[in-house]
Amino acid sequence: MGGDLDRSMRRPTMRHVARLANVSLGTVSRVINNNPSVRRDVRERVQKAMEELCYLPDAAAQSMRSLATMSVGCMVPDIGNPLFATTVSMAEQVLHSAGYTMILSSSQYSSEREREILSLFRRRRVDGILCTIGREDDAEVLSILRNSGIALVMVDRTADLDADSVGTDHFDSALQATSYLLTLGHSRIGLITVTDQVRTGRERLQGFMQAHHNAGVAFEQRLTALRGFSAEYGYRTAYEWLIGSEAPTALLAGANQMAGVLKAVRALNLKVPEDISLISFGDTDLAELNTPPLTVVRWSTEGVGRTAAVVLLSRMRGTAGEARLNLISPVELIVRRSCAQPKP
Amino acid sequence: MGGDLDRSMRRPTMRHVARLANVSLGTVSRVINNNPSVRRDVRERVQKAMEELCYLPDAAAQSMRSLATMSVGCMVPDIGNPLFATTVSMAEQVLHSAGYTMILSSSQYSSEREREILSLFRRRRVDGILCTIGREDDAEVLSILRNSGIALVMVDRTADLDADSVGTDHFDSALQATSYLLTLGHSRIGLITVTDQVRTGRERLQGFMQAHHNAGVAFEQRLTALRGFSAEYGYRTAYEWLIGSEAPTALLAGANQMAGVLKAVRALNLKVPEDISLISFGDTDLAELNTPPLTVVRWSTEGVGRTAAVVLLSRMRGTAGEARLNLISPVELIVRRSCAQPKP
DNA sequence: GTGAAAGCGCTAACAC
DNA sequence: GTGTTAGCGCTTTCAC
Repeated sequence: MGGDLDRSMRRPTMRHVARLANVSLGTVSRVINNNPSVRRDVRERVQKAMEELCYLPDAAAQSMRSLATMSVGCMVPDIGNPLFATTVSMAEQVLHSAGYTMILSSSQYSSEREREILSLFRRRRVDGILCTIGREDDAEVLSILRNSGIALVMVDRTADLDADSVGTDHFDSALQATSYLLTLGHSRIGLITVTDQVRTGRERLQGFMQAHHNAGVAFEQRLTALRGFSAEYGYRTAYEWLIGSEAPTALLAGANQMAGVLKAVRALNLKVPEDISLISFGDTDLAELNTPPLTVVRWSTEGVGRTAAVVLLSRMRGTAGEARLNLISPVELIVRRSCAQPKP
Repeated sequence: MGGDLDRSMRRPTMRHVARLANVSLGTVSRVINNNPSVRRDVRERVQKAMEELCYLPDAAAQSMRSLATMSVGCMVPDIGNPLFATTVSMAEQVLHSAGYTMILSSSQYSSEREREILSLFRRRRVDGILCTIGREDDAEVLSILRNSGIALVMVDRTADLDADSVGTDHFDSALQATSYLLTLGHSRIGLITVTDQVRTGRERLQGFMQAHHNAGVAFEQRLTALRGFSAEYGYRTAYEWLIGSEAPTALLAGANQMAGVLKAVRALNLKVPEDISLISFGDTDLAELNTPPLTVVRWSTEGVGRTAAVVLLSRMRGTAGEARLNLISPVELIVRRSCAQPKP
């Protein structure tokens, strides 16, 4: 049995299974696809043959006929970043449970790589795409996304295209954090976050401005830094501000940048919260275990990943309805001990 | 041009390109595959047609004939864990540059999911597999790995199979850290790390024991905890030990578990390093920015990922030679301020 | 240097 | 219920 198989150095195919079980190709196919119109004894014979040969259907051949690859592409700027990693992780779990395979690629914040990755997704004929792009105004990337004809869910981004999106309420996040600091009496607050070419940065800036407006405090343009996503950027910015005159008395920063901010604060031997108040966007072990524990704005990155996957699934299955979904997770200010009134 | 394309609601195929460029299928194929035996003007005509139609070759159809999918499967216990995330991230970059696509799946430390994922990889006919398994003695998983016939690189694991492996010198890691504590005068040192069903845990335990042996100090079995990978486990274990009698005066823990250990230390209001000395396996922002900064054993997770990908590439290309590679990254003890002599 | 044709492993439409 | 057959989009002989 399976004699010619050994010689051909190839994996077993439906043909081998059919021969061994003494049925036709069609019947094997029906068994594979759980078509009910197969007699029970025949089905069992086929299944036995499949096991005996360790047969597994070839995904490429299947998708070639069925026009569905059961795969989704996932593109993020950097999978090494814990925020993206947890989101992707949850999305992958949900998709995997639904039978989908995830193809993952990091763009490293490069527009060229984004285009490359998206064309790869097209070549692979993925059934859906989950993506967080580096810049929301990247015409070329948006155009590819628009014309791909593939189900698409934007994660934590909004752009000028007809796609679902799942994200976080960064506006409220900055609004709450800033208002809290303003209430404490701060009037020189610095904001360090990602570029305003993505929603995350833009909304944080808007929330920041709105809070100032609400409190009737003029915000200082020079104390907004929206040009970098790295800890290094957080360090440089905080350091410069803090050694300058008219230094801020409080700092808001993304979780990533906050690691750098903390280093700068240490380097300058400043005390938190006596000399400087700190709030992080995004909760981390670092924030929770810092001395003192950092006040943060928290949301569920897991929830975002899970929701994004669920939305994509319903879109791929065509059960999502006409209207685009635009889901925003709420955020919560967790007051710990990194904020105090500014020194008089 | 491409008139019938619009109507057929399908992506353009080689056939459309051939028709538009007035050549045969074979010629289009040769252009796609950079076969030099195509006249320059013809090649250019074909390329123009491809652009005009936004043609991209179908990966499934290609791999069906060529028997190479240009994809690699990557299986890790948890992509949400920063240690795995950075490794995977680097590997993905290297593989992507070489033209390979990465299929990613987290097993969540479940043997069943591992089997499922591996069979998925087989169905997808991946050209190579990069994996970190949950237990090195999992007969079923090992058997699948052995019989897959797919190029395989084990990451930070060794098992009874004929595969390349890339990892870290966890033995030396524990040896150095433990010896350092012993030298400071500690004699009740606790070790909290992953299970000894994987190399990481086993080698750390061995290094721990070896250091005790070298110093002529008896190590205490009860102060070794190798049953959990979570911060929660670190917390529970540390808490119990520290409130008990004959509490350890120093603790070694994996980066993951260390977050929990720190919480336990805080909860009990213990001072580091006066009341308890701490060393983490693996450097993190948390360790570096802790008060006081933690002494750690450091290695390059990026390096491991990069190397694993490079080894896999050479294996897939058949340029790796007969002998199995077994690459071990060195580690380095970074002394900061979390260790002191035990109280008399 | 280029075209024609066979077939990779599978599904689905159609016979019986 | 089951078998037969025609492709899915591509690569690769083999002619010319």
